[in-house]
Amino acid sequence: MLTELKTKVVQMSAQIGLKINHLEALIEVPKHLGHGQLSLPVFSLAKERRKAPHQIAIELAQQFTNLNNPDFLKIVALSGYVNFHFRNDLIQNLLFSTISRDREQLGHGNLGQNQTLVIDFSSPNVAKPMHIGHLRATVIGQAIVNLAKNQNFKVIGLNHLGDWGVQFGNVAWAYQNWGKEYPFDEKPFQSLYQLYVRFHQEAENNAEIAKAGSDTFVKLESGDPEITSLWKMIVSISMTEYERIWNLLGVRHELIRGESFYNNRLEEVTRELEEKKLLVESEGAMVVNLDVEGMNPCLIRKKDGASLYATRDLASALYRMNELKANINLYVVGMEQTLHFRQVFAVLRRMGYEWVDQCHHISFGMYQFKDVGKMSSRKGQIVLLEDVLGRAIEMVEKIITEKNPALPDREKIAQQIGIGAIIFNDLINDRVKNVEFDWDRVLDFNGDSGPYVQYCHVRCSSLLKKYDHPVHFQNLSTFSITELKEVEEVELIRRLIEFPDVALAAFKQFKPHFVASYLLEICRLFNQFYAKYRILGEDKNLEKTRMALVFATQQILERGLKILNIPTVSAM
RNA sequence: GGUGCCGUAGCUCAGUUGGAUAGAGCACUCGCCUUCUAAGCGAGCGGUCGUACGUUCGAGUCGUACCGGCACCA
Repeated sequence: MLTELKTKVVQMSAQIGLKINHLEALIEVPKHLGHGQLSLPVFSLAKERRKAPHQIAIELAQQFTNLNNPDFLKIVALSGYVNFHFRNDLIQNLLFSTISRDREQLGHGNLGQNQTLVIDFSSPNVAKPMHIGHLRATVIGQAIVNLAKNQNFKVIGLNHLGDWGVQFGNVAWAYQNWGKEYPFDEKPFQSLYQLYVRFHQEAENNAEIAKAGSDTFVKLESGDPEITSLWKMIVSISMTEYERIWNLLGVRHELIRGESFYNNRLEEVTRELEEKKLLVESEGAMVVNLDVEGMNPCLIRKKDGASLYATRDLASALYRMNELKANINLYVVGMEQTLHFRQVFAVLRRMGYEWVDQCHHISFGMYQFKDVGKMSSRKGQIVLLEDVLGRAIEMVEKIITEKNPALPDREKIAQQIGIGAIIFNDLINDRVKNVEFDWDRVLDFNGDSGPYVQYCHVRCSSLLKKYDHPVHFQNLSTFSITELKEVEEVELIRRLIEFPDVALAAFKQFKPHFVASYLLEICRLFNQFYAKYRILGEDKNLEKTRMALVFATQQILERGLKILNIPTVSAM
């Protein structure tokens, strides 16, 4: 919607013969409402015109004003800017007519038309429980999926399940030897994880056990039927567990392509590297030299012939680009893997694949703990994702008991709010930063939080429910009768029209927190408006128009929460 | 040792291609529920944007060096 406004300014600039490169990019939204809806800094003209910016702004403002464009209240110069004050009713009608027009498509863009985006996210390692660290890969990934769909991409969410490697030999061996001691019938996944932890404990002081695990993995690699069926069982038990948590978080993948999927493709990748004369021997291993790129060599095959992580990711990139026909290929994986992806991408470039520019590592910072220190899944010292979700939901139930004991559907609502709080808490900050994990903060639902946004949405819905005349997309424009003039209203409207631009920017930079902090601001503005003015029961025309604004706010909050994958709540 | 990321209020963080007076939340002090849901609203308190130089009409934002934290590689 901002685009429409900018276009008007660009057109007028043409009328007065103003020529500036990338004019549209230069036009900005001022921080203070008092400076209008749009403004044009003129500093860049100062040199060629040999005049003070202030003087230039005054002259331009006069020229713009002389056009007598009825869309503007005034166009004024202020400290080197030309500030464009649009008429309030114009902005207001732009908002309402856009919402009526776009309806469920509100905020959509068309960047991804006829394009496929493949995204690898939330890919846990089998036999290990998901911990708080997986939360990031999961919720950031799903938010980017939603942002991409919002841009009309065909999205393929990929589960690059960690279902191959020595650890399977370990767990399989542990199962064969100690499996009977654990309650696999009642608690299959917990039992599996306990085996995993026990194996590492015992192997630490017993080289024979470690050796037995590796040997079992060799059997698996050579297709031993007994071990293979054990492996299948381990994977299946784990997937059942993960799916439960993904369901809680509202996450789903389109495809599962675990590490094992690429086993029979590794040979081919290695051959291709050989043919392109990229493979070099180094201390018995085969590597691709990356001196030119300023990195250590990328290991393709170890001394013992075992393939590596990098080889698998080369195969997987080829699969995603060639077979899944990806136009954009994303990896939502922690920051600690940055070097690995830089190496893989560098090798792909060496192989001559220019599409490597369409591959991006969407990295994110890690959780840090004050007291626990570093998590270790081998030792069983972890903050389980499930505990975090569980404690959040519990906390919400407690709050409901205090504040709204009569609330119907409390269990369902407690879950929606608790989950929403956890997701929002993760998405609110720039993903590149580390996050300090603090129970008090995670479970604080006041102020900037998921529940704050959900609550605001509930307020809107509740008003709409109480109102005598149902507001719909179809009749929205007929509700906008009077001009909303209060500062709170004008400011809210001005921010609401930015929604499509925010969603677009968030997609382009793969940064969901743009949307999250935008929603907070919308809520803050709405709550200010709500606290200061009576909405229902004002004179009929004003009431009607304000209800249209309530509807607009509700719709944008709904769309925004949907992008973040946070449930909307019916009451709270 | 090398590379990458981060450093903004007491704490946690926004600050989108460099722009006008650097913004929120938490914590603390004080006000507002017989009136559309107080998980809310208002007021106060709180800053040499890690340090120094540089580029620019203009730097929290860009560059270089250094300091501190985290991570990865050997």
